[in-house]
Amino acid sequence: MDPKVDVNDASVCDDKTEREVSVSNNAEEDAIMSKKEDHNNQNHLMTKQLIDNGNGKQVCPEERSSSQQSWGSSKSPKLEEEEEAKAKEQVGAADQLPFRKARVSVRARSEAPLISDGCQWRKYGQKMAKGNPRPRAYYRCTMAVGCPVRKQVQRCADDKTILITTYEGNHNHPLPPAATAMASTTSAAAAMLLSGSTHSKESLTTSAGSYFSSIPYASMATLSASAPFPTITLDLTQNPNNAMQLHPKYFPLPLHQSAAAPVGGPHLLGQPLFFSQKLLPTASAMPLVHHHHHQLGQRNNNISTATSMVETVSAAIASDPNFTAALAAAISSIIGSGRNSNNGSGVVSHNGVSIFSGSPQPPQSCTTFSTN
DNA sequence: CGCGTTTGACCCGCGC
DNA sequence: GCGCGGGTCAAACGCG
Repeated sequence: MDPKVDVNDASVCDDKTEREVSVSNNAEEDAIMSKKEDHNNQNHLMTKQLIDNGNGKQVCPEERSSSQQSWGSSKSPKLEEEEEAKAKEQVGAADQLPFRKARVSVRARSEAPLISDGCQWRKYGQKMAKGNPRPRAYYRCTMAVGCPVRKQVQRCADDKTILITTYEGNHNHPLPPAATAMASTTSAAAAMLLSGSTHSKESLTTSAGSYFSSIPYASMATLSASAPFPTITLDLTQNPNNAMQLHPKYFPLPLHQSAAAPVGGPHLLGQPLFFSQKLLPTASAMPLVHHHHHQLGQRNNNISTATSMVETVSAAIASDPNFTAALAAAISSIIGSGRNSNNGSGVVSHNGVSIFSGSPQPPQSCTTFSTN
């Protein structure tokens, strides 16, 4: 399999990469999970990796449940019910929420196919995608036993130099600084997407705004209506400079990584925490945005501003059936405004910490990525 | 010996 | 109802 080679090549990380982040929110993961559940039921006996592993592996049974939650969802087999319930507790109510999952895709232009976000990933599959000569690789986060986060790595069919990494799920464990940064970025995208597609825009939106402020590397955001789910794409491939910023080494954001995600916490959402505790206060920079123009700045930390931006987007969405386009435009504007989040002339609001608190549904997609 | 990766098969959803 | 495509699982293999 030649194709796989490409994906595998990813193991080699490229320091310089441009990235594009796209988020898609879909509530249909059920399907995916459903089959999995079936699988588990039938094969649970054989799942040496997940269950049997007591001896050698770190993976635990819970992993299954977790994954279901993030990626999939509500459907649960009888066997997993209990476990699932537990997992739910960990993951949060996200499953039950209208939008249970968000997908974040990061597009990086680099020869090195692998992106290391500071997290550890285990490859669990590879498949040839139709229309793309390059194979798609599937990875699962192994930093934590029950971490449901998964990612897909694939080369752009059109441009092989572009590596597309899609993250799904929330990390249920603390992430490294670098990872945190990315997580916030993707979270922002996810939140935004979610906010746009769901009712509780206010909270999410706000978050989204903040998030974006933390996405310095994003040069462009796009919402793709063509996709099965709404997809927001932040195209970084256009700005070589961004690549540098993206790299952990060059991260402009002073993220502290702390306990971004309380593993044992009640809510276990990594994103909100990262975002609120670190990004907002730290470096965020949210400039003022004109609702009318959909433009957002990234340099100011002001949440209000962020909100404005969000509002702009929301307004656009609400008023325009083609919210996708509007959103894309808004995001692009925002991102395009600036990539540096450091030094924002704006005032930082500590309140940002609870941005998500207000929202009934936490963002589910917490992802991190980085190209090496 | 253990861990991670590889590869084929299986399952499910969606579209025709 | 059938077929296509996508995604995950699971056993085996290879490497450290």
